[in-house]
Amino acid sequence: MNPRPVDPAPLAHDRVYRHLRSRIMHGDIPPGHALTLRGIGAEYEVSMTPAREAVRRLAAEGALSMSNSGRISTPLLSNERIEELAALRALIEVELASRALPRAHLALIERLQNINAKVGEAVAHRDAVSYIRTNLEFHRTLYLRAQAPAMLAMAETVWLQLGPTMRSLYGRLRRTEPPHFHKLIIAALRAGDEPGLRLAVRSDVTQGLRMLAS
Amino acid sequence: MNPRPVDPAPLAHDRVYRHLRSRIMHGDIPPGHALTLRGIGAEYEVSMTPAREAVRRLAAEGALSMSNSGRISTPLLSNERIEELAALRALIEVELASRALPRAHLALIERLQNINAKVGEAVAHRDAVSYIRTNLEFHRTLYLRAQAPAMLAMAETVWLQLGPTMRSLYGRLRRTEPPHFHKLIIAALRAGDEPGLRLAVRSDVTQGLRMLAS
DNA sequence: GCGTGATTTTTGTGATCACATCTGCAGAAT
DNA sequence: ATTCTGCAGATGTGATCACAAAAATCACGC
Repeated sequence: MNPRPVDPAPLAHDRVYRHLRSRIMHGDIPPGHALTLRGIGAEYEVSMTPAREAVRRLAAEGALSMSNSGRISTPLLSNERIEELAALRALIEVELASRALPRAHLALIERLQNINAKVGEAVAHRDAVSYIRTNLEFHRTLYLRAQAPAMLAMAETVWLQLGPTMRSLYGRLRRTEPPHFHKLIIAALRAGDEPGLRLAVRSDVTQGLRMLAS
Repeated sequence: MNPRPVDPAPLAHDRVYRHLRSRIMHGDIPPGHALTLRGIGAEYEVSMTPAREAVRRLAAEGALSMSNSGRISTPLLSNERIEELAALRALIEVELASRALPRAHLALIERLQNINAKVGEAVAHRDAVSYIRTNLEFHRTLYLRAQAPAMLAMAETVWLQLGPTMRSLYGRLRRTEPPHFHKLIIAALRAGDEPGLRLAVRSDVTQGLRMLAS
């Protein structure tokens, strides 16, 4: 029995996929930005084949869109599409939070508060990418307790589709204080208040929509 | 202006993807069934490349699962995973039905009744694949009226993941009468009864779960 | 200056190949 | 009878190439 059985040989297409996925989800790439297979291949020092597989996978998840002729770009979302995705976030994430509530102990709540402090720092520094990253980390940390991997995957797919657009939206953000609804979420978790938790999550998730109306 | 401007050159990988997707969604392939790239390529008379892209795309949607070594098979779902997917169906499809309700006119309701008659025939003939196909057609026809493509795509992704398993579940079906809840859905649409519609859709979508308890 | 058409470049698609590794099975050792 | 070993076939991965279509560029004429 080898303690390090073998390097599982990190696959090239998976490495490209994961890195691109992270960049897109966190708003590193603006909406409508064009990509090419050869460009991706050059950036990651691989041939077109793994680049194609990574792109195909991301396109299937809605993280990238392909034109009729196969050209690759991050999606430009219409307001209707954004409203739909926000509604999906509300539906799925409220359910995830509700399922996590009975398993949310003190250690988890403290972790959430620590993460929320980092969210506050990102807001103070006007750092959109850090804000998106820590904000999603806050939500994911809570939802992991729901023990519902299929639902969490669905929620992450929605985050992925909103990634490039979120950066544009949060770029206009003028606030300097950390998100109010996160405090409500933490308070509801402490109190074991399920209706309050559902309302707080729904409000937090859909608040970004109001920036669209402007 | 050419009435048939040009054959959009049907791409091989897309043709393979669509056909496989349809087969999986409708339960044509049993759970745990193994596939190979060369086998798919031979079946569709293409090389491994388009077969790989189609498989990669289906795997990203959860329609296929890949082992650590890259082997391809339809997923074997645990009971917990099935419960999650059924809960997702309930969440998303109740919302879709609710959004479709104000736009559901008489012509749509008649179409639904016609489709439901076909569902009844499939049940009478004990034809699991036809049953799944017409049942999904019933739901999709209703949800198309919601004008919410992102939500519908999510719902279809869940159907896809449940496809192989649904066949096994419905294979044990002993009923001979058409689904009761479909009639409730149609009645609620006629009456403009939103709470009734939501309950009927939720019941229809989660009824299959009870077969798991057995 | 400004279209406008030809040409050049870029880009995705699909086929083919070499390669490493995994799987399955037969045969041998215990 | 069971488990281990080794081998042969099968399988996914990634690189490379040819090709067609799309996009960008350029040159020419008005």
